[in-house]
Amino acid sequence: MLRLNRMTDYAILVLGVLHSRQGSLLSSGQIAEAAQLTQATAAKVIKALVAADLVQTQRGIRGGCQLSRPVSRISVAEVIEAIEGPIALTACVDGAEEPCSVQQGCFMGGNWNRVNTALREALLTVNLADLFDPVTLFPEPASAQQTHTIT
Amino acid sequence: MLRLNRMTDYAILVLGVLHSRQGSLLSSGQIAEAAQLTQATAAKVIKALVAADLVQTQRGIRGGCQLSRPVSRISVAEVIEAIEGPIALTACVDGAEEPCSVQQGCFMGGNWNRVNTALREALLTVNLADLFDPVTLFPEPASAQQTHTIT
DNA sequence: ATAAACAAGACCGTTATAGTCCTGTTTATG
DNA sequence: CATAAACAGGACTATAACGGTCTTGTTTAT
Repeated sequence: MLRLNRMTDYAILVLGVLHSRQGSLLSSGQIAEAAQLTQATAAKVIKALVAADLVQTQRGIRGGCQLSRPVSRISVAEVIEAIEGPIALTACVDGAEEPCSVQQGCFMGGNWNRVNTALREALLTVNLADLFDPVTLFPEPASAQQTHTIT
Repeated sequence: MLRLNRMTDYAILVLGVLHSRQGSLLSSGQIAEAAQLTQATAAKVIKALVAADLVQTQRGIRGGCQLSRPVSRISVAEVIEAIEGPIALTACVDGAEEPCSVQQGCFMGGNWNRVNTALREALLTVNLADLFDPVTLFPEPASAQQTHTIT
């Protein structure tokens, strides 16, 4: 179904949390709570985001994460690639590790590349600020009390 | 990695074969041979293409398949949807079976839909005629003899 | 010295995919 | 009318990918 991994979904959530509490260092536990994930899962996602330099961390007690850049400068494509690796619709696309087995004389003639880059560019033009709905963005819990009545 | 299913890849191959031998009814066995698939796998792919009305079949001895329309009027999106079902990047996209669990007050505010339709439209504009390379399209084997020297 | 936090990777259960097989049904042809 | 070649439509299984957890280590403020 050409669907994103659930992990990528989580990554967007995590970035949304970080965006909504900009300025403060948030621990993976705090992020997990806000995003309704376990700490372990949140940490895994954050790891990938750090590796892709979308998030910066500070170690040690009092450590935590913050966005490397404002969400208006983070594209959906970057998030996808951070979690799932390069966007490559087929195996015979530029940058693919294993080359297409019918390379020579393939009747595609590398046209997949065109489709692929078109897709990638479409995703590059959408940034997270476009994606987040400012109205319902995280409700900034007055206390840490949130109504977790979702079953 | 946001990759197509292998089956979708096969479907493109099969359609390429049918295109290169336009006018004749090809059995699934013939198609399989040309596309270097097993007959069973080719038949499975063809089944889905028939269901999506991209391919028409005739039953009985002397039966076979042919394209329902010229490849210039078949989009990549149609092929993907024929094999993988509707294009839906996330679970909370229009037409998704199971609605997003945080529906009310989700900070996405349904913006995924915009991304999704943009993507879908990009894929709708690419038709198979664009994708196939006319030069190296299937080499029309003079006899059924083909050089299968690919390891 | 300690505890809170990130870092990095190993590990396993679940799910989805790919591929095969089996049992029909249709239909030219001898 | 019997037969064989073809499609129709599932059921089934092995493999691979994914999601999620756990463990062990490193950093650093107090």
